[in-house]
Amino acid sequence: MGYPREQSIQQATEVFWLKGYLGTGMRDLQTALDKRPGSIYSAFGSKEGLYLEVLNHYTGVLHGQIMAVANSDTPLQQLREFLRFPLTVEDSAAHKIQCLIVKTQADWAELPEGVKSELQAALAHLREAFQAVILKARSTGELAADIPVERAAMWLQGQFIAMRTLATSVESPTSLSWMVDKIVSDLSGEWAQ
Amino acid sequence: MGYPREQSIQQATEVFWLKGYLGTGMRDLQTALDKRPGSIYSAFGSKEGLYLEVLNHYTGVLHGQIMAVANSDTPLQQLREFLRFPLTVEDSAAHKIQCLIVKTQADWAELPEGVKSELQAALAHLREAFQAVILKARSTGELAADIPVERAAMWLQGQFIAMRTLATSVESPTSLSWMVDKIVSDLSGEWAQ
DNA sequence: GTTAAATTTGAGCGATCGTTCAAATTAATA
DNA sequence: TATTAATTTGAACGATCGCTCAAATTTAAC
Repeated sequence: MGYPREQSIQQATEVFWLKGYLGTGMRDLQTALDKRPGSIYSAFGSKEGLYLEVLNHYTGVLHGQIMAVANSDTPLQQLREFLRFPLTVEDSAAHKIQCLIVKTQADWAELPEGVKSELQAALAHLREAFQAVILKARSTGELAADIPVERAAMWLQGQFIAMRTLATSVESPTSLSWMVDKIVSDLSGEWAQ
Repeated sequence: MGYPREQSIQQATEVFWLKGYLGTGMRDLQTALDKRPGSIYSAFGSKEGLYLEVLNHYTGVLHGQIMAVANSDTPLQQLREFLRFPLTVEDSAAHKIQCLIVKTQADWAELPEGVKSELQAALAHLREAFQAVILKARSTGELAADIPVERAAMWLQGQFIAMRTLATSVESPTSLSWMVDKIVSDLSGEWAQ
């Protein structure tokens, strides 16, 4: 293999995150990576192959961030900061507010089969990290012992998606800070049955 | 003007809902409407023009559904059914679970300017309907008098998005029924500050 | 310094994109 | 029924799509 893949993957992430899977053309990627088509194809095989590496890298970073929350001594406190972070990005990076996985998921019917299955796997992988957060918060006593772990993890993932989606459609994302507090508060709320 | 637009808009809605704005080609639409390109262009002007009519129609229907909830005597009760409905669609219509507006929003950077502004307007319009639900529930006493109306409306829209997004990535959407109960429960929960 | 292998280049392939418009068809008018 | 106006048709346009591959260049080995 030739040139450093890591840098290309980061540059490709920028493009896919901004334009989506369908909206990104090979020529966009050629420009962003400053590589000719043959180079990209020899390194990544196809647009799909490059995207899969981008998705994998992205998911790994996000998973790491959530696991850092889970491994903290005060997971609920750290969860607040984790949830608040995307609200503080500058306007020029507004496209980074929305989760890349959710964004790609929106093009579902038109995605290659390999991308579909990896998206599902990525969502499940991140849900495991959210579950680790719930478990840790339960063990530190920040959450009650009887919280339904799997439901809470899925719910938390839903709140993560909701916040990021709303934040992309609002003039000033910072004005959604109150939602972080509500999420953490509702986590200790009712979980009937 | 020529043939009935209403039917074409409904058929186009199906396609855009399944394939997204970028993923839908004029040839997909020609097939779905059983019309040749010239007919579609004479009736709707462009792909964007047709999509805008689809979006407008879709938003109107959804807005009507939410306002029906707001105008009910037991809005929170009706809200439950409204939120639960997308979880019950058969597999063949799975693409209808996700909100068409949110789905299109995901392609943001690549959308024509006219579509972008109409999407923003549609989200704001639906938020008004959610706000009407909050206000009515407050007036019937189902919600406390001190609930922050605008925040609750935005939050409710976020929960709507979260549920529909999660439901599209889960094997059995019905298994998310508990989330409806949690949403209604959290609506009466803490709204600090 | 020579040779061989690995990598990059970029013109260009066939397919598809949104769109156009002269010609054919249908509907309306007298 | 003849004439005109409104509508629909569908071949085709230029642009762009993901991708290929022979040739040029760079790197590695001796």
